[in-house]
Amino acid sequence: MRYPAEHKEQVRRQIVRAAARRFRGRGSERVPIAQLMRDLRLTHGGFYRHFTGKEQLFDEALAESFAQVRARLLEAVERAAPGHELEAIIRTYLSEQHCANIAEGCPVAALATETARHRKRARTTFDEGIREQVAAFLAFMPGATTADRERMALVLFGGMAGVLNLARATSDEKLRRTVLEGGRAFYVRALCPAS
Amino acid sequence: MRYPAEHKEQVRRQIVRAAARRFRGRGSERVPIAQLMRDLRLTHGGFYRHFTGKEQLFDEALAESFAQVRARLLEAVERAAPGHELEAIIRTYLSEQHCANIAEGCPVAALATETARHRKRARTTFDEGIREQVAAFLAFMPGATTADRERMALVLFGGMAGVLNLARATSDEKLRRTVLEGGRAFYVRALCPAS
DNA sequence: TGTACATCAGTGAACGCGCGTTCACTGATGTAC
DNA sequence: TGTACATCAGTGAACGCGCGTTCACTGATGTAC
Repeated sequence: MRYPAEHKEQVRRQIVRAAARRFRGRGSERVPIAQLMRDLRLTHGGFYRHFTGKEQLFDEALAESFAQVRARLLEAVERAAPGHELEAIIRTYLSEQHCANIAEGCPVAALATETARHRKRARTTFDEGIREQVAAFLAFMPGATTADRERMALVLFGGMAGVLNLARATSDEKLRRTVLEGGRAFYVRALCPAS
Repeated sequence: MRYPAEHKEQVRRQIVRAAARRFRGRGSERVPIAQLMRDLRLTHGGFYRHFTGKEQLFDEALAESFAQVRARLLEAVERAAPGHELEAIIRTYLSEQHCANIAEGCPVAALATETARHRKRARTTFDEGIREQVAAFLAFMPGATTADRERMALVLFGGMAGVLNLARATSDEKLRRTVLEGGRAFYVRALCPAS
């Protein structure tokens, strides 16, 4: 059947958004195309009208994930009291909420290992995502020069992603809370002079 | 055929060591049992004389990986000038060498995401690995109380693992170096008062 | 000392399942005339 | 305005492959007698 003009683009967006959630949540190798499509009330065959293959979907899901997290952190910045923007970024990123919701969380935490290992093509997408993230929050970073602030943003986002992964991997509730709290306290103290 | 007394234990150790390398290098889902065994001049059937399944092997490979990295970092501490132990730990962990050798590197960086997602059983092994790592390097951490030093160790190892993963995922050489150098500089400055 | 039997690490064919991708087909709508 | 044809998102059977696990079997060595 032929579909209305914008229909195809909408379906495509749905697939990317669903994939972005699932890939982060389970890892892309645990997300079969057929099931992804089935849950969107479609069949697997149609997938290839939208994408050349799973590789391409991973790419786009990765970019989508970066955009979502950036938007979420920018909201936190909006809500923050003036001068406390960086603290808001840290507390939002290392929140219990973010820790518990890997499927909607930062791709540096959820997808970096996979990207590094298998997804040759996605690595440039990853670069771009990181650069945009750094650019978006550069203004709130400490440092004398732009280069200093860029470096600080890279180390902060990389470091927080690692703390998050460590917290997620433990089975001990208390240890998990200690890691998150410790991370928040450390990064706030190290980077937020006023707080 | 029947084999000499210690033979079985030796083969088992070989399998665990090989798995520890490969699981970190490619992710456990990309390492078929049959190929692992073939490369050890064995066949896949024999695997089940040593392990109940892949899950158990993952467990033991994870523990082995923790032990290897701890040993490597303790060597770095041995070589360090007195008072510069923590700096040696940081510089070794965030070295180009470690970054380039994921297969022999830290499991917090290479296996935390997978452990968090799929390996329910391995999460307690992960806990134990982390606790041992914290205990082994507690003496070199800054902090007034033991709890403070423990928290610092957790945040440091989690953070460094994240920085390492970020560096590994980029395809841009320069960005990778910036991340590693930035990480070293940041953690040394934040934690090593004397340096 | 010699012989019959038990043991068990290792072998390799086979099973069952999951999954990415292909492809001939469908059928509602748009377009040409 | 009406009719024939083209388009193409979506369908679902089928293909091919990889892989974890099982199982009947092998055969060298240890053990019982």
